[in-house]
Amino acid sequence: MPDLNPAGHGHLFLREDQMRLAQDLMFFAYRDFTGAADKLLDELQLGRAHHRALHFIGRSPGMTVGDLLGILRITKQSLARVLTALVGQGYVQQLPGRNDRRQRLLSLTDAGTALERRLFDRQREVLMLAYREAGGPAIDGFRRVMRAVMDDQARAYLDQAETPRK
Amino acid sequence: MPDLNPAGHGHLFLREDQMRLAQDLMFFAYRDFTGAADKLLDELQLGRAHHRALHFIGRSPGMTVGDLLGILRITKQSLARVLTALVGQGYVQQLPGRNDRRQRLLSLTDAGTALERRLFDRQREVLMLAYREAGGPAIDGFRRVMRAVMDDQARAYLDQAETPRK
DNA sequence: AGAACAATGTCAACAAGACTGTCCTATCCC
DNA sequence: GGGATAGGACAGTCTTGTTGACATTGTTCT
Repeated sequence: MPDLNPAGHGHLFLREDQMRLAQDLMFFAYRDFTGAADKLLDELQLGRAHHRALHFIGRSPGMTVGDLLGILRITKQSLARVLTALVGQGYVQQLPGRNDRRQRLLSLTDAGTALERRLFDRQREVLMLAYREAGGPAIDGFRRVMRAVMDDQARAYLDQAETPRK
Repeated sequence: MPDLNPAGHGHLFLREDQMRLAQDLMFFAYRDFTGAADKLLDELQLGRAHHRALHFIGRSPGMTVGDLLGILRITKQSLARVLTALVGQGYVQQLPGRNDRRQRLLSLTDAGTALERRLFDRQREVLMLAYREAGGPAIDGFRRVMRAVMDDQARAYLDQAETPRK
């Protein structure tokens, strides 16, 4: 364990140092976690944007394009490019909404489900080792902090996504 | 202990669900944490790449260009664009190495230090609230998991960066 | 029925930030 | 002297984000 108060500057120094450490952690952990799927994505000529779309569509099948835009916080055009590719390659399907037929409800095809699983497995491998190494109690802390960093809208999404489909 | 059937039921399902939740957490927390500095960056016509460079140079003054490349894991050319801008705008200075004069040792100017602090303060605000909300014990768990997700090289960097300057 | 609004798609153009590959200079080390 | 290393520079490409304008279809309100 590093010396927590090396210069004797009191708790303000400690806090600042902790905050800078957290910046490092965010950068490296995000880089290596997302990077776990990159090799496979490259082989398939897909990018991280495609992976993100696959992930969230798989997580909430039947979501609308507008829902996905709200989650990803990108523009319609950015999403359109990605979605067009995924639909064209048979990973995602669009069905007209039952109540509102303007909507195109998004879901994964069988091929899409299979692909998402392969990508997921790469990341799961990394995470499973990390969880094992960090220990059970750490996982809860990890979740609490990560959740607290997110904005309200993202938290609301999590609350809804974690609940079994209605 | 490899998973026998990832789509099966019982506790394996719970684990899978936890893993998918972690994907969500990574995405949203990273988005909102890094996003905290975006408004200021936009005003200054800088991007996240500039912020990352400022952060790591500030963290290890006197580092070489090669060190920074190894941390960011981008190409020399990608870094050159960012570094040229930062040097040109007076945020970063390059000094020839004492031992090896081929090296250009990077450090922040006073203006660079001030800018980095302003950016840091935005993120610190977010993180401080999150830490307060998540509670003290959670912070340790957060750090453990994040660290365990990173690759060995990143961990080695952290170990060295956390130690008081040599 | 008709107007207004909403969900989505599309076109064109642009920018940031990554990439590749090649070549160059200065310096260090044997 | 010669090879390896640190760094810079040029030229072109790709992905993924951006803006703004406009089209289509469907819903809702009066």
